[in-house]
Amino acid sequence: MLNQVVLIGRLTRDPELRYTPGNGVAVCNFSLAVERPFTNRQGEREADFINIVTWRKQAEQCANHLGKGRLVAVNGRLQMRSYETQDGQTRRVAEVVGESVRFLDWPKNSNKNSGSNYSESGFGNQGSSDNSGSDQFGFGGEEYQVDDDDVPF
Amino acid sequence: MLNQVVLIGRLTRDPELRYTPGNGVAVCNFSLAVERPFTNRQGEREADFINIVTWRKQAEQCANHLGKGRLVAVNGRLQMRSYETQDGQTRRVAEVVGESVRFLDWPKNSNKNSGSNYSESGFGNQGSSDNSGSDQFGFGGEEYQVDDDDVPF
Amino acid sequence: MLNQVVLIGRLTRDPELRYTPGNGVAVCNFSLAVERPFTNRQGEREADFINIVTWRKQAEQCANHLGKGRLVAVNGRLQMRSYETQDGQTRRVAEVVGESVRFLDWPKNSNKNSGSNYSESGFGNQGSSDNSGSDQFGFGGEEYQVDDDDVPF
Amino acid sequence: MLNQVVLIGRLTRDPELRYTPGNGVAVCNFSLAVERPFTNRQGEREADFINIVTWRKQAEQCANHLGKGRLVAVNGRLQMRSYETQDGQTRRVAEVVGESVRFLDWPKNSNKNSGSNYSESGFGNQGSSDNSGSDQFGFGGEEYQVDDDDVPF
DNA sequence: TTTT
DNA sequence: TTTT
Repeated sequence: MLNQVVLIGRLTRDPELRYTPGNGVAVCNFSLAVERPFTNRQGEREADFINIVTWRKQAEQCANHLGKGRLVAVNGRLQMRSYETQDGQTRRVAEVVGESVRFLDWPKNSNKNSGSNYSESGFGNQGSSDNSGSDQFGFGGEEYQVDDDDVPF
Repeated sequence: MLNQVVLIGRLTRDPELRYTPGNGVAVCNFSLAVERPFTNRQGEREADFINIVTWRKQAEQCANHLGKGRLVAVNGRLQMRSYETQDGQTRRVAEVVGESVRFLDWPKNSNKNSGSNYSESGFGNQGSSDNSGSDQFGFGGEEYQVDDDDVPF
Repeated sequence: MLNQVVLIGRLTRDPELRYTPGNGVAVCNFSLAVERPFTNRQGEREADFINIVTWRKQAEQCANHLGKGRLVAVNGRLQMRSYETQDGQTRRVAEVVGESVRFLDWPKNSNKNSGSNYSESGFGNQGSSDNSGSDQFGFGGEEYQVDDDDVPF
Repeated sequence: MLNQVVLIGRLTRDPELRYTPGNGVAVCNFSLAVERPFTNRQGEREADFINIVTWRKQAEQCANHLGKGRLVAVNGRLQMRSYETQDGQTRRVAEVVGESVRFLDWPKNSNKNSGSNYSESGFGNQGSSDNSGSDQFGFGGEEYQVDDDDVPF
């Protein structure tokens, strides 16, 4: 009935832009490293790596202007999406459908967001997708162990 | 850096209460059916099934007072948790760590939330966990197909 | 840049439905009692009384289906609106512009939400507005003018 | 029952740090300019000016590290606070009680957040408060009294 | 001025 | 696999 998510984090890689085969609707996927609000037992600050998907005009804006390391705020809803593995299994993956993505910093390298050479950024995106199969999204689940190390703060 | 989630939905089954092996910290898991804000191409309203985990006193309150079908509001943060499958693979599963869980309706069957016979409710929870291994949490991902049917509204 | 609010609370009175003078856009105002997550020094649970405004179709749905005491979830954005007092001062008042309003309970009195006799419910709302000048909004406001310029998007 | 706010915006002036008279609890007030997600009829992007209050350690961190123009994300709850005007009227003002405040940029002027000369930054804050009576909060407020009874939990 |  |  209500499903609201707000995240602030950094892109773990360049965004990927694709189009739906039928209607050619733009869809952009990226992963966000969102730091946890506490440190673990070793005093390290961990992060959650959360998949974001945006659609249409916003998808293209993200693909054109964002890159690995950029800081963004995303608000949207949390969704579980099903898909088939190569061997025919059904898997479910969590992702945040980004209704809005705000850019919170600007790249040091100023050839981004210049409005002129997006193709370069586009190349970067496609290049990066060579070694970034969706399998690295890495959500899955068989066994579920309750552990003291999972206790927060 | 910021990670805020608010969900309203109904429990898809009775909550499961466990304790961490070391410190005996209470942890409660349940799954929430959260209806999407639109209908699909067949005019049906789909839902996302989202795993919730709560800790300590709140875990026990949920286990004692909630049951399948109950309506709750959860606010917390979205987390990706890793675990090992039986064959040694690492899987990651999304879950919302519930900082607060508000009860938004009361069961028709008034023997819940009576403050007297929680043990009965406790039995129900334990009984339900017999045939509900954690493997049913089951979100995972290898392949990622872009599809027109995934385009929202 | 980002402005997200989620509230759950009860209507402190029946909603008020009006229309903008120029374009006749429906606008519905009500006030929500939102309990604080803690008790005060006297052990009492206080509430914040927060003004909500919704527009268009949602405004009419709220006016038709809601009444004093009803439990709702509102998500929207926090806005400061200016208005003139009778003696010409400018005042600013906070309100939440409700993008969505979910109904979380149903009235005991089942003649609401029956889908058949909304006109009756409508009468009730209008009747209640007779003695409910906007001054009762309790934020030091005097007159609450509905204006076409306030209609969002 | 539930009251969650997330804002991203820029400080409209330096934060003000004070201490409650009884227990000496630190409290920091500032105002955030939060841009609206649309432009008005004249094509201008307006902003809402929203009062933020934080307590204890976070209050001091804000006072030490933040200044006018800085970009922050605030999450907290929306609260209506009463106060007395000089002529004895009761006024109510909206403010967001910031549970967490994340700093989203760093000042160009690098003598902030250096960890060494916070006293200078402190002077700046006090100096700025000379000409920043609370009346500029723009909600018709006259005097803003810090009170021990307002300290949360 | 306020809801359950 | 799923809630109303």
